[in-house]
Amino acid sequence: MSDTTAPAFDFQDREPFWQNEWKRRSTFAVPDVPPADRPKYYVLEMFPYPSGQLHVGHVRNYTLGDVVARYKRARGFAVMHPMGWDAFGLPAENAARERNVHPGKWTMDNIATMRGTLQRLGFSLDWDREIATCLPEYYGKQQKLFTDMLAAGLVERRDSLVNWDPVDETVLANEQVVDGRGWRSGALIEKKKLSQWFLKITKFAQPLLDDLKTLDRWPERVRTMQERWIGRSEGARVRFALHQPPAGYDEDLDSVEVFTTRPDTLFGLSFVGISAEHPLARKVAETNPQAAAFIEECRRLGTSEEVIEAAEKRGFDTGLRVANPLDPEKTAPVWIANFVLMDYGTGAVFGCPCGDQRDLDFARKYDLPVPQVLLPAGQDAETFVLGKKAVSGDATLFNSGFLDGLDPATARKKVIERLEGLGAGKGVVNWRLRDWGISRQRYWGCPIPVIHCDACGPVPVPDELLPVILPEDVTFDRPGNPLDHHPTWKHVDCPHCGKPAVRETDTFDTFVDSSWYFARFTSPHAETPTVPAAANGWLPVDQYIGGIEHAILHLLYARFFTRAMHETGHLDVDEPFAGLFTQGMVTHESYRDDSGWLYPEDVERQGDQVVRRETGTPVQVGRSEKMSKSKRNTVSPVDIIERFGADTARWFVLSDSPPERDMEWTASGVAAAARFGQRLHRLVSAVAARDAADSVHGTAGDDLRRVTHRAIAAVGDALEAFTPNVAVARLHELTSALADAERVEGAGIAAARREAAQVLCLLVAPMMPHLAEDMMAVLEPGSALVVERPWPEAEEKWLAVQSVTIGVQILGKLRGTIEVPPNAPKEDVLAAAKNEPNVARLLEGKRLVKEIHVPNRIVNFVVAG
RNA sequence: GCGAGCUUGGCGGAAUGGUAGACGCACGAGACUUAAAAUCUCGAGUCCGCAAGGACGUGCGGGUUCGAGUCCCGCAGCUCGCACCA
Repeated sequence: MSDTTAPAFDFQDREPFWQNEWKRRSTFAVPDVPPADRPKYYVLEMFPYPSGQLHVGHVRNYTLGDVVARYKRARGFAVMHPMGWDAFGLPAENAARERNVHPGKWTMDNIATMRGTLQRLGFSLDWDREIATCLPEYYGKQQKLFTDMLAAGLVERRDSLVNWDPVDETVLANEQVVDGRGWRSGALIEKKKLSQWFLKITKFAQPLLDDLKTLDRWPERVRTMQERWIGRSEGARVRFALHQPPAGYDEDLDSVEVFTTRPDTLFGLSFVGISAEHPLARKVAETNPQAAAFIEECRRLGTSEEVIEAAEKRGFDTGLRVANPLDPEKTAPVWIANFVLMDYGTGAVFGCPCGDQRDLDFARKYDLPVPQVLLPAGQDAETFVLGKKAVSGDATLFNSGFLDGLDPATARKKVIERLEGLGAGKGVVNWRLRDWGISRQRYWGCPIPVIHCDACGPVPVPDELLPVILPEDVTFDRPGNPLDHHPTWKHVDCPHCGKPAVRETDTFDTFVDSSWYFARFTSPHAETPTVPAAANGWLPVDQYIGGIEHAILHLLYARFFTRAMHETGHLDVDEPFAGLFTQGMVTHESYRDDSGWLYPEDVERQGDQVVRRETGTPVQVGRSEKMSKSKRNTVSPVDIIERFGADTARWFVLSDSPPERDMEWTASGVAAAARFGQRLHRLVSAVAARDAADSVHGTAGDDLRRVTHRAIAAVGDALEAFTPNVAVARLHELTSALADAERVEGAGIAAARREAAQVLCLLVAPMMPHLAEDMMAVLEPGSALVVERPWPEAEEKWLAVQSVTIGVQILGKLRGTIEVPPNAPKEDVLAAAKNEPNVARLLEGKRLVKEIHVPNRIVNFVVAG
């Protein structure tokens, strides 16, 4: 760019300048305990994994948070707005294996790079609170939380079948298995028996469910997803004794326990279905090769997507029979069924075809009896025949002995009473939620602070020996856990008896790290995990912002952890996040030609066509979709900042789309944002140069003052409503009004222009903070920084309008508009409306039935004839 | 299958039950310029009309209302989540 077209705002120079000013003044620092003189506001964005580069999704996320933080700050809140790094995890180990770089170095280098980008974006963060979960100052405190939870009975060690990811060579939580595959590796998951640590999240199942109702500033769908994930269902456990059990079927194997939500239909028993992994199924397989083959087949197909897709119900008759506990004369067969899950309920179901579609399909397929026990409302017991559809909706019990004539809800209670009396079952609440297995056979994570002693068993590492530091000298030359291979690290003396013992070499699931960081931010340097006065003062987070992908796992774990920390005395709140906002993705068009996918910077628009920059050859444009490396439809924030500046990037991501929706990244949108910033700076600079600072108000400025004060109100409303796109639109309007006012002359216009310019500085500041400071410095040299000024107040006087334009409708159709003074008397407005030429013309010869007048809004004439 | 959400110009989107399409992008015309860029001004839902004006118009079909993008009922399409949950 030549000198003659030099930009009004030189972001290369000025943005770092203002960032330095804020830093020099510690503008964004807040004390550990919130100050008493102001209300507190805690804004938090989900902290990033240090993958190497910030991506535009981060820019959107953190810009949204920064707008909230800066706005609330200007509104007089003490704003906590911290940033940190979710720094443990697999990619660092993969980098170590692939590139021979230590995970710690790789991670810290990435953090340095990404921190630089965040700082270059000018976010109002308290950098003194920065934490990285991979540093002992953080994970050591996490170890303390763990040993406290262990002491409080919130942790358990269990042998359990775990989801084993054969590629990553680690255990995964149920939540991390997606369609039978590892969420990260995509490998088919195997079942393996290991001794594992579990956090007893199920202990809090009821409060975690109940308190969802209190989270009224969370998106409905997130609450629904959590509710379903927790999965409370009321029913009964019923024990079916084997009818004439064969020899060897004793102790636990002489009966089958099922879970059912429909004990009322027990007289409709057709079969008992057990999982292929059920102990009884294994027992049968010992002597029955066909059963063994069927089980093997189920296991092979068990979790793959195709099976769920096809959903074919298949079974194998074991030849065993069970007696109905309510009527021991009646027996039913036991089938191994591929649709019965071992890890839900008891791994066994009782089949009642009459009341359950799946059971009906199964019974029909294998020609099992279909006892009819549910009579749909309006049907006659004599004539009712069950077709292909199981009974649903209103019904009463029949053919069910003592339950005949009852509705299902009443019958359930009666059956449970009877079963409990017989000792054959009891009413229970069953949860879908499992305890949280947190052991991972990984190096780059927080060591689990336990020592295993042959004599004493697992011994928690005592406080004075914490933190257990991750050794640095490890090798990645073979699969499995490097901690396990380390020559010396794991060999220690038992803290109890002093005999040689070994350390636990498993590390925590990284979701543990992110389950309490919001609390640590309130006292990031404390010797204890939290300082209760700080944590209780700042928590809950008032506004949490992040992607929807964490709707279940992270948010549920964090809610659990907060309760567990409450129980162990580290804080006394239960819900960590009072307000949750899930922002949409950033998308981009994709481009390809014969050579493959092309990066956005390799193509350019020529008229209606998109062509390859180097060759001018046409390029196919794909729909806008989530940015991905494979489609090369990515944009680098660093690149954007270098070319257009931080404020342009910030303004653009806020401009068009409402934040909860996906937004499309476009080059023209970025250019427009850059243009607006320059235009605004030019306008304000022109005001500073032309209009004297001591100008006085006068009537020539009234119109502009009205626009200015309405903008103050509208931008405030938009930011309160979390719709920065609307705030942006209002700011465009005020800017255009100021531009129009350049042509106005007369007493007072200068003062009005100065006021508008000043207000523009204050109102754009949450979005474009550097530009705002720079404009203010030009407009009012030597005065307070924008960031130290309060949000402007709209004056009522200027919100009132001089005249209002009222639409005049006839039968609800707009026929004209009239200008009247605000709050004009009804008679005057109606008279003016009737005088409007077009309205008068259309009213002629019509009979007026009704006149509707909504003050300052609309007039509607209802006519006939 | 269950659940949540979405559907408004060429595009992103705005709109406490009250003048649909604010604001921006793209587009067109003009000004400035030797020219281009930048900047500025103006225009624009569709159709009919020179115009005044009119008809139609927020996925589709109904309803409530003086008045519906907005509320209610039904349907379709798309997106996301869960999914053999007993």
